[in-house]
Amino acid sequence: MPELPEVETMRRTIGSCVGTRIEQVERCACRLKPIQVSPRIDHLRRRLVGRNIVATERAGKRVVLRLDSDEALVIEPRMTGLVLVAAPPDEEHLRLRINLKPGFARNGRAATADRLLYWDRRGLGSVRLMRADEFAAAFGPPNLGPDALQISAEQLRERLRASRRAVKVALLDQQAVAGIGNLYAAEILFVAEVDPRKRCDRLRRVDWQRVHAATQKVLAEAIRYEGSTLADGTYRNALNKQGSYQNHHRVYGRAGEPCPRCGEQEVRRIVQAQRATFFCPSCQKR
DNA sequence: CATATGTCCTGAGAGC
DNA sequence: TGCTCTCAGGACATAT
Repeated sequence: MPELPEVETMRRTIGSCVGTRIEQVERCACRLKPIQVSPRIDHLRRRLVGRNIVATERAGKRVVLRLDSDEALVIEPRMTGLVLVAAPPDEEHLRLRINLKPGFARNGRAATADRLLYWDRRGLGSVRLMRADEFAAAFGPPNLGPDALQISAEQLRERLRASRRAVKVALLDQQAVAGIGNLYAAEILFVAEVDPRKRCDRLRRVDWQRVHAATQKVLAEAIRYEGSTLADGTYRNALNKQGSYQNHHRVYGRAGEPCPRCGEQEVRRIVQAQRATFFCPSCQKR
């Protein structure tokens, strides 16, 4: 489930690995089907060991570690992946261990992390080491749209206004706008008071402005609460600490409960493109 | 070209 | 209790 707020929180909480040197790279032996790692582990190790981590970034829903070799280690958690600098929730789902030598970052700050772990229960995620050209091709236009926190209202409208898809489905399109997933799409449209079933080409300019404003508001809130840890308890930040935005969800996972705005209608759950959508039929009429 | 559907994977929870 | 079935939704492959 990690979407923009969760991945951004992961990125921020691995700050203590910036300025460290990679000492050792190990694929963890576990009974589970191996996750995708590229290049293969021996090549990965050769290109990683001895490199310094110089910065952390986020590319949509991926955590990016910049190295002094000008390569980037790209970690994509998909549904259940975690990037950790602390002890993992359990050992059996640990997929990759990178041991670090602590040091100092360029800004003189202490780099205290002695490990960077990739943990993934379902194993849909991946870890990839990419050269600069590979990175640019994979995450530049047209493969990845502008980040949801950077995009302007007019840009968002331009990129989606001609689409015939339902606006909820279109907001999940990472080529259109990067970072929004199923949970936050529902929250955003509730705040914007826009019907998730409405086709993009039927929305007016003012509706796009509302969707854009709601996007900024919801994502900023969610980052402030360090993301959403749902009932299964999977999501944690890099220090293995739960998020708390789940306590502030307006509609996601709240089918049958009274709408937090009108208090009259119940929150409804429908399915769009094989994914659950939650909304209030009387508040979201735009 | 745009849009829709199927697939990957594991574990939790429902229902019998 | 223990089995089978369904569901969760990231990104990408394939189909329409």
